[in-house]
Amino acid sequence: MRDLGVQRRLQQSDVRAESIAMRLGSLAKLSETEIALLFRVGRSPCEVHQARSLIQTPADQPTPQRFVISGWAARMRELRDGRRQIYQLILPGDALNWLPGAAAAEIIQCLTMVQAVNGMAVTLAMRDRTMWPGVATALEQAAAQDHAFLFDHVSRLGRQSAYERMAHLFLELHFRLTPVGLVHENSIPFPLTQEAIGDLLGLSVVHVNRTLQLMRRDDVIILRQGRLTMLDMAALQTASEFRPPKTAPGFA
Amino acid sequence: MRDLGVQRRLQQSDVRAESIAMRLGSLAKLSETEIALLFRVGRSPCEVHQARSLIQTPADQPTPQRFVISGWAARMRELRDGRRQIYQLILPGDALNWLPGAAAAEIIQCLTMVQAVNGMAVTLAMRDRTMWPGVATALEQAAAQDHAFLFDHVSRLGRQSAYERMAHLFLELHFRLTPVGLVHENSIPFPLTQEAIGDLLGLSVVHVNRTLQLMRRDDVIILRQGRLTMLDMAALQTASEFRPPKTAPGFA
DNA sequence: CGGAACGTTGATAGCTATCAATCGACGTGG
DNA sequence: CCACGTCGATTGATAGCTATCAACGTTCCG
Repeated sequence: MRDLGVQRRLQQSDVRAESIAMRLGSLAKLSETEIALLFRVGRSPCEVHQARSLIQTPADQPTPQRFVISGWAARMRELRDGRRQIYQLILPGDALNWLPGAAAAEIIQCLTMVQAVNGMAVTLAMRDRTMWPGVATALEQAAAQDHAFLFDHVSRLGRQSAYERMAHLFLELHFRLTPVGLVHENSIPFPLTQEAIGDLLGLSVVHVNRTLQLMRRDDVIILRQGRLTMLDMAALQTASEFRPPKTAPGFA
Repeated sequence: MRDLGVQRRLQQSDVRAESIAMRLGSLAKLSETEIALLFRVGRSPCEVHQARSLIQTPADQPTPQRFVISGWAARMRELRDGRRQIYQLILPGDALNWLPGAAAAEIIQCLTMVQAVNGMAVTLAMRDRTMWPGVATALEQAAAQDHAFLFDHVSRLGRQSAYERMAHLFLELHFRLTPVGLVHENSIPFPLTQEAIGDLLGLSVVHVNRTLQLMRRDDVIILRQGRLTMLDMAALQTASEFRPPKTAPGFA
């Protein structure tokens, strides 16, 4: 039955193959040729990582560029005493291993089963601006957006309350999952455990639980069975001051 | 007398001109030609920003690349109710306006008088790897390091106590000021007000004050007259788990 | 059926924020 | 020369948010 589940997923691979094209297409205008390239990449054989497994990046090798086409992963660091902090969520359509200067203590852990494809072709395309202008621009935009989300993350952790942080996170996820087609009626897949939310937002599991119940009681969200529905986007917005990063189409 | 002070600073401009070369030289091996280039840039006419002034970046223009040769600035965001969060400290030798994807709410404020030079020449050099291999590598390394410090910042804010955060910050500053020659006997210039420390570390001014006094009482630091001396680096290290980012010399 | 992972709840402690007031240093204007 | 305002640092009192500890419920799965 487990196998059957996996099989069903693999049958949907055409849908997931669109992730990269959809994500990058939301960041820059892509030509037909470019879209075709991204689809080809998206349909190429994918590596599968089990939930909870670590995605190792051998320190001294050139890290192969990859794109996630399904599943969630997290970049995190761990302190000696076991405290953990997630820096960044990696969602479908996102690149893996983009960041240079990764510190030794940093690891990537899969939060769900993750499927990723080799993105070498895309990386090469980025280098040839003339041939692939849209792809190059989109990848720059993606990097800029990652950076902006990291800034958001900092101010969330530094200056916002638990309730505000959580509202901010939910809106960020809504924003990021939209271009890859995973948002339906303000409802998104939500595979994060409460412990993962805590590691992301710098809170204890217990407090995450209580804050979630506050939001439920306020009729702001519904969270159950791995799905999060935002009932009151305005309230989330007001509480969190989330502002979508402006993608700069005319970026040089 | 104030004027005389400024004059004295300007006379030292040759020293400050070295900032860029020293910083980049610590990140990659530079040829004589490259060092000469960076010195030339460092001695070019500099723009001066007063303490507390904002460095505006007109949103819709290509932002001119600049390098700080003296003074401290901070990249920060502000919430509606006045809460502020500093993302990043900009120190001598650092680039200004590198980050794409800056959100609208983001501002750069000078914490001291800041002198910056136009870095267009350096930016251009980066694009020609063949001609300026060292400069190109160093700039990539610098970007990677900025990124790593941002990660540090996140885990500081998310998972560390006030004491730990502060120890971590001090070691980061020690590390970053070393290549530009501003560290003497574990003592560094320290122009941050306690309020700025709070905005950086996500703490209230009052608590910053009390934590500093704890560190003084522990004979870990001396902080007075704009200068911070670290008496017990081992204690700071143990408390903060700071680990210097590894610069990868063989980075492709 | 037992175990593991996850979620939930209550009680308690503790870290940090907030409010308010004081102090010293500095620069300004009378 | 002195009064005065501002800024930064400091201190005390108090409140409050969040962590920690412990226990229990639920679901899923071997």
